[in-house]
Amino acid sequence: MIIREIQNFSLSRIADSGQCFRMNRLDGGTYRIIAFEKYLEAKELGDSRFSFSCTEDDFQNIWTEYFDLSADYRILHTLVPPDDHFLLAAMAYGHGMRILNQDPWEVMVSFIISQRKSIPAIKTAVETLCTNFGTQMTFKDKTYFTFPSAGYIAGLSCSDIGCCSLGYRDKYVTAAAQNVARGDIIFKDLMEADEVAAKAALKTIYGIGEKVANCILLFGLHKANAFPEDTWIKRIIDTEYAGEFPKSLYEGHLGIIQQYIFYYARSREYQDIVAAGRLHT
DNA sequence: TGCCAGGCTTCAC
DNA sequence: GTGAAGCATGGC
Repeated sequence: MIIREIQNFSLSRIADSGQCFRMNRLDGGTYRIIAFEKYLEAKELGDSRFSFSCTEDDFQNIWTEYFDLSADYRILHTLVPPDDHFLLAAMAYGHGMRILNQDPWEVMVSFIISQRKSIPAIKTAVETLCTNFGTQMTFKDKTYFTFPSAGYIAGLSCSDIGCCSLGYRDKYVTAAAQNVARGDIIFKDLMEADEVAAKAALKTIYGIGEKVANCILLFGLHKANAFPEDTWIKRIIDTEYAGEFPKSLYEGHLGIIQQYIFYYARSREYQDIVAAGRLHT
């Protein structure tokens, strides 16, 4: 167990932000994160202090990068025009949001599964996949399952993974696994490639289109400028920005901007504003 | 019970 | 190249 003081960091907002599906709130306000075959419990203690159930080495080598703790998000506030009331409200509402640096294979499968599913349904499907095909591990007295490897999934058929509520996406998951297991897709190479080339490579996989490719770039491949446009983002661009979002203002930071918008757009707070007919613009 | 969900592929045209 | 149809299943 270690204690850290961290500014601009919110476990609850990250957990509820729809970018990761194996971070869950436990009783007592502790969050359980399973990633990179590790199990972590994290808790906000107040005054920007947090506890983490890991060693100093794991915090330095795994979780600092995972939570993107080296990045300074404050610069974003200097980029937003004072009359963009929607984005200013979204950034205030999402204070403490981070873009996680997750395992790209897990991100790939999770967001293939995500298409036309609700976030709770995605979580259920991902967890079922892990329980059935991951490796059972223990952390102290806790049992958990790792995310199954591409090599393992590649050896399964669509009917094998039919127990995971994937629906028509089962064939997409097996196709992706075979691509990665064969070495057609090498994540390390994609991290070093530019965003355009990496996205093009991802989109060659059956079942990965523009939106899922952008999610993989942003959450799995450290491409901070990727801008996934799902139904929520498109709706906001239509209603708050007259169909055109000023991306050029946020060059290099579009990923976190997108995440603030997504998180706020789905919130009760904003839904109430919409219901009352009081858009920000 | 019915509707909707962090979209994609396929097929007309 | 563009637009519409079809898709499996869980959660609310």
